[in-house]
Amino acid sequence: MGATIKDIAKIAGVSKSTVSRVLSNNGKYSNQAKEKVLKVAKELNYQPNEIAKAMVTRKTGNIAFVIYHKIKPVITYPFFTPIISSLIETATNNNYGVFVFTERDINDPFKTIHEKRVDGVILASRINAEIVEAFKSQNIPVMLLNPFVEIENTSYVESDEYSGSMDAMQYLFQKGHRRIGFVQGFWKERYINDRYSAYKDALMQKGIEFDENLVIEVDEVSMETGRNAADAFMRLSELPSAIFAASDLLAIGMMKQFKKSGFSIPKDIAIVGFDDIEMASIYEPALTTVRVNKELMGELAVRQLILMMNMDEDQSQCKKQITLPTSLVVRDST
Amino acid sequence: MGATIKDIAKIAGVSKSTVSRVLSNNGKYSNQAKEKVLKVAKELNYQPNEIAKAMVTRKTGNIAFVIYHKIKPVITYPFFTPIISSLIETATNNNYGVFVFTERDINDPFKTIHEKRVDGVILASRINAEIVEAFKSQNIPVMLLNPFVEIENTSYVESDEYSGSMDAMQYLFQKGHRRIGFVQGFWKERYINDRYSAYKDALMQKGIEFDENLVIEVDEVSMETGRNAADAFMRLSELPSAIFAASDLLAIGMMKQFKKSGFSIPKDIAIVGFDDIEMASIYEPALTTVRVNKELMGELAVRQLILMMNMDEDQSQCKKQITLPTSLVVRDST
DNA sequence: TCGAAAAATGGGAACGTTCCCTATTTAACT
DNA sequence: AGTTAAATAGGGAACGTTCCCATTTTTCGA
Repeated sequence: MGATIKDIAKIAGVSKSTVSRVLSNNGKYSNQAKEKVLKVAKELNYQPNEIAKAMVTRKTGNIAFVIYHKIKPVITYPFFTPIISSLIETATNNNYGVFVFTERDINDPFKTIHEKRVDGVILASRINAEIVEAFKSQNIPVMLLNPFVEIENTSYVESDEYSGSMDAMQYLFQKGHRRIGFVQGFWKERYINDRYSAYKDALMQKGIEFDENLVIEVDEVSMETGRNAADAFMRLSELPSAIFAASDLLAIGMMKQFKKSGFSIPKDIAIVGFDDIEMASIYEPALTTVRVNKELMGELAVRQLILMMNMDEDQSQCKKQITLPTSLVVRDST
Repeated sequence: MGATIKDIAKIAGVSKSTVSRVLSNNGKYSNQAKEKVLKVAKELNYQPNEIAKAMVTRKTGNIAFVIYHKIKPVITYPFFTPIISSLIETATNNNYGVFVFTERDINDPFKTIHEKRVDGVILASRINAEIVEAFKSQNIPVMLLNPFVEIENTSYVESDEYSGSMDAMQYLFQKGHRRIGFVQGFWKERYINDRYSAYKDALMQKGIEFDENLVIEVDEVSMETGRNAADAFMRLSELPSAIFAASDLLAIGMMKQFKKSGFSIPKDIAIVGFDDIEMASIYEPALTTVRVNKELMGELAVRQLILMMNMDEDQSQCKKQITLPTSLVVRDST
């Protein structure tokens, strides 16, 4: 099979300690030894065995990304696709491997992850305190990504949903809209619900009375439920002049349904989404939406986790809670 | 830290051999020993160390997926997203972890993968004989997914692009089209180019003369190059009545550009795509396209690889070359 | 040229498993 | 009860590294 340090040592006529020192550039060795070892290593096409290394250093060089989410195949979910992509890219560039787990694929993510002996985990969405504690108690650094609930004393990266939603609402006001609807999924599961709060606060600040008939809750975020939401709005005696959908998938589903029912967007009804998924710019009319920097979220999550993994013990020292700014992208749906 | 077999052995009052036998259910042991061991293991919240296991069994339980492709962040590339998703799902369900590598992220995928000591690899797209041989010579089972070139004596899963393309052409003929354009990317890199062959063969069979003005090559597959292709068609003295785009991204880019230039689809020009990416059904008009079963491709690739990994030595015994059927999905663009 | 300090090297334990081989216990049959 | 076979248990090497510690070699100043 593959050559080992022992093979190199034998051929180069030095001890395996010396070979190890040369190859990992750790400790003292003579130039002569270095040359011999590197030459032989090259000849034998030596590839270090990360498994053996992991055995003694107790670092595998792998991390896990777990999405605790109801949605089906999560990698194809348009909000997560770019996050996972940038996450893997950043990790790979730093010599880390990434395991992606989704709640539904696995009976007990904790068990599986623990067996794989990852050096750290990134947990997304619908996490809770017990899950986080399970990892922390095993001394596995935890980084949260867009957590639905607040967990104290834990690093996270999220986006500023409140201010993004405020921007969306201000923009609609500026366009002259007063009667504005709101749609969102995952109602009860979110302890933090900045999008909804911002919607209500914006109305209040503008002195517009909150009308609960204009607020629709769907139990899943998809284009299908977006269509249903549009139907619900069309059943009202009077349609709102604009709708703020707290997710692009809902927004696009709604646009489809409104168009199908003969309404024109944005003439008859204006739609604003949230997330800025890829489809938002491709669909016609292109969707005005609040852009979340998904690529940066993935990247920062990995960077911060790497920081935490490298400072063994006392990770609390480098706790970091990042809230990324969002930006309103104005397109054709408003 | 975590409890080990040795800890269990000490507390249960048996040898670590016995503990190992009980936990891995391999070899003989008494009921009494079993009970004691399992009880202690539970008490200590024992989690097996897969790293140590990998060290001795020489199986890591991990596989690598490598896309040799020009395109940028490959996980977000709509053709690959569902493939990677189903690949990871299938692997996870079979207790395998998946590392995803893309050519551009990594200087030398072979080196990295080899260091990670995966049990097998799935290689996609623009592979070549040397790459495949590099893995095979290290006794790492190789499974190809949608390979651009033919590699002898190697298992693969692909889709029947020739017959899918034929179906598309037949359908256009049936709709009365005679003057049909063709667009594709990655021209020179494909040794196998069934889509283009089918286009030409279909014309010939129908007795329509091949007109190379109606064939456009783009050097990258994206909506942007699709737009360019549409522009190129519009510069012709006479527009074809239909265009077969060998990729949905190109098709959608073209539709966008045609619409922007005031043409109506399918009234002024009909468009057929290939792949059936998610956007194909969402964009309006919804795209008629040749559906490739991407989910099944990912699943079968993993299943076959697992088969190969489990039969140590003599993998040639279970070589399998799978060509999945495609199906024409008729929507609104034709 | 000698001695001490510095530099380089080597030996071997450790990481947590598995698995082979040997030793012990138990069972079974005369 | 005695012999043998079968069942169970234990000891220890091995997997390929790293890293500590002891030993050897080199360097350099007096």
